[in-house]
Amino acid sequence: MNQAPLRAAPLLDIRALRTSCSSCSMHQLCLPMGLDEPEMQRLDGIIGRRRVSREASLYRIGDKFVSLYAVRVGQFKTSQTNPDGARQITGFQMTGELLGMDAISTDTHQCDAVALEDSEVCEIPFARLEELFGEIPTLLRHFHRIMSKEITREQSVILLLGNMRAEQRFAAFLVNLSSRYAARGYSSTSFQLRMTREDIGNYLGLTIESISRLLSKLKKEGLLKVSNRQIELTDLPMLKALATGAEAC
Amino acid sequence: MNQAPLRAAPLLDIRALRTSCSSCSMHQLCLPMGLDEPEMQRLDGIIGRRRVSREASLYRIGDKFVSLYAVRVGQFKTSQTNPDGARQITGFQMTGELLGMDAISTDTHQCDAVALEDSEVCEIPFARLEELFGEIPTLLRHFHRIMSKEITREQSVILLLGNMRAEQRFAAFLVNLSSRYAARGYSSTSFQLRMTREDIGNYLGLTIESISRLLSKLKKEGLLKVSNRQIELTDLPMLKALATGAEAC
DNA sequence: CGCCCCTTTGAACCTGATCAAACTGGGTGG
DNA sequence: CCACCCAGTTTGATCAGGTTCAAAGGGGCG
Repeated sequence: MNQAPLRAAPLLDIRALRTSCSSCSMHQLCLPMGLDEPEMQRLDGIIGRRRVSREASLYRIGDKFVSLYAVRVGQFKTSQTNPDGARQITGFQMTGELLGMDAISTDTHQCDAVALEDSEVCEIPFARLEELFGEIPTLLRHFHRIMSKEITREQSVILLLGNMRAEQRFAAFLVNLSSRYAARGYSSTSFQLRMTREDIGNYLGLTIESISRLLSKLKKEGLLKVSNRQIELTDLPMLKALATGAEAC
Repeated sequence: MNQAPLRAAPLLDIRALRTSCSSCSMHQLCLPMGLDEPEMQRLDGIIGRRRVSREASLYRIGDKFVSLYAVRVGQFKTSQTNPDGARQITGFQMTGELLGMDAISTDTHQCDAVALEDSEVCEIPFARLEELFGEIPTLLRHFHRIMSKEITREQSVILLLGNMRAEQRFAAFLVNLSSRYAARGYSSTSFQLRMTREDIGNYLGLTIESISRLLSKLKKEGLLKVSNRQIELTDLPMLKALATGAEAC
C-alpha cells in the first residue's frame, strides 16, 4: 500500500549545507556556548569537519596531538590500554562533547577514540584555538569549564568503580545516559544503546554476562524493558534510587 | 648523654621568610613552570599562603570556588562522596601539585580536600589567575597542561579500578608513589606512607584487610620491607612488572 | 604505664568471574 | 523465499578473589 513514498527522490543532506556553529543544534552545549554571533563565526573559521565511520578510530594512543574534536553527529568511546594490553573504556561521548583534552599535557593522545556508529566531528586545531583564547575571553572561560567538567566526570567514574556494587553501577550508567539524552532534547526514558554489552561491561568494570544478568533482573523487576539495544526505562525514579545506593526495593 | 642539644634554641623558620615561587623548590614542577623571573614575580603577587593542619579540610564539597591551591608542604587527599554517604578517595596530592580544578565548571567544589599531615598551600585566586592568563601566555599554556595531566591521571585510576586485580592495583600504587617521590628528589625506594591503610584501601577500591594482606604477601616475597608507614621497596623492578600485569614471579 | 587506634591474621561467606552451552536476530547466498 | 551463519547475547553451573566478621596483636601518645 505504501509503496510510492518508499521510492521518493533522495533528500538533500541539509547538514552538509550548513555546518557552522551557529546553525548547529549543539552550540549551547558545546565549545561555543555563550559566544555572540561574531565570536562564533571566528571560532567557526578555524574548525574543520570530519566523518568517522562506525568502529573507526578518530585517534589512537600515541598519535601526535593536533586538534580537539567535538562530536557533531553520532557517539564515541574512549579507552585506555594497559602495558599488558588490557583495555578500559573511560567514557562514552555524545553530541556536543569534547574529545582529546587528555592529549594537551604531552602533545600525544593518551587514549583511543572510536566511533560507536557512523559519526561526524568538528576538528578544532588546538594551536589556533589557543590564539583565539587571547581574543575571546568567554571562549577561554568556557574551555576551562569544559576541562573541569571532564575532571569531575572522571571522578564520578572513579567513585562508581571504587565504591558501587554491580547493580548500582549499572543503574548509575543508565541514569547518566538518560539525563544526557534529556539534555539533548531526546526522551529520557526511551533510547537506543549505541554500545555493545561488552563495551558497557568494560566501562563498568564488569563482565558481559553480568550486564546481561542485570538487564534481565531489572526487566523482571519491571524497572525497564529491553529489546536488543532498545531500552525503555519504565521506572526511572527507582533506577535513580538504585543508582544513589538505595538497597531494598 | 645527648641532653644539651635537645635544649638548643629554636631555629628560625626559614620557610616563613622566603615563600616566593622563585625560591620554592617546587617551581619547576608547579604552576610557575617555565616562567621567567619577572613573570614569576607577577604570579607571586596574587598568591597567598595558608597552613592546613593534619586531618583538617582545605575545602569541602559545596564550598564556593574562589581559589586553586598548590601544595607547598605536606600531602593531601581528595575524596568524593556518594548521595548515600560512601566516600571514595580520588587522589593523593604531593608538593607542587594543584588542587581544586574540578571546581571551575560549577564554581563549587566537587570534592573534599584533607591534609594527610601538617601542610602548607599556596592559595591562587582563580579570578586573578585568569587575568594573568591574558598577560602571560606561558602561564596559560602550562595551566592547560596541568589540567590535562589531571585528566590523564584520573584515566589511569579508572584503568586501575576497572581492570586490575588487587595485587596489581597495590603494586601500581606503590610504583606511582615511588616515581613521584623520585621526581621530588627523594628516594624512590624508601619513603613513608602519609596515608592510613584505610585511605589506601579506599583509594584502590579494596578493604583495609586486603591492603594488610597484600603488604604481608609482598613482604614475604621479598619485594618490600614495611614497618608501620615506613616502606622500603627492595625489588622495584619486580613491583613495576607486577604493576604492568606480569602474573608469575 | 595504660589506653586506644591502627593493623594484622584467621575463617566463613558472597558477589561477580569464569567456563560452557544454548539462543536470538539480522544478513547472506543458494 | 528460506536455510544457514555468525556475532552478540542470554542463561546455567561452578569457581575464586576479595569481603565480611571476629579476634588478637602492636605502637604511639597522653
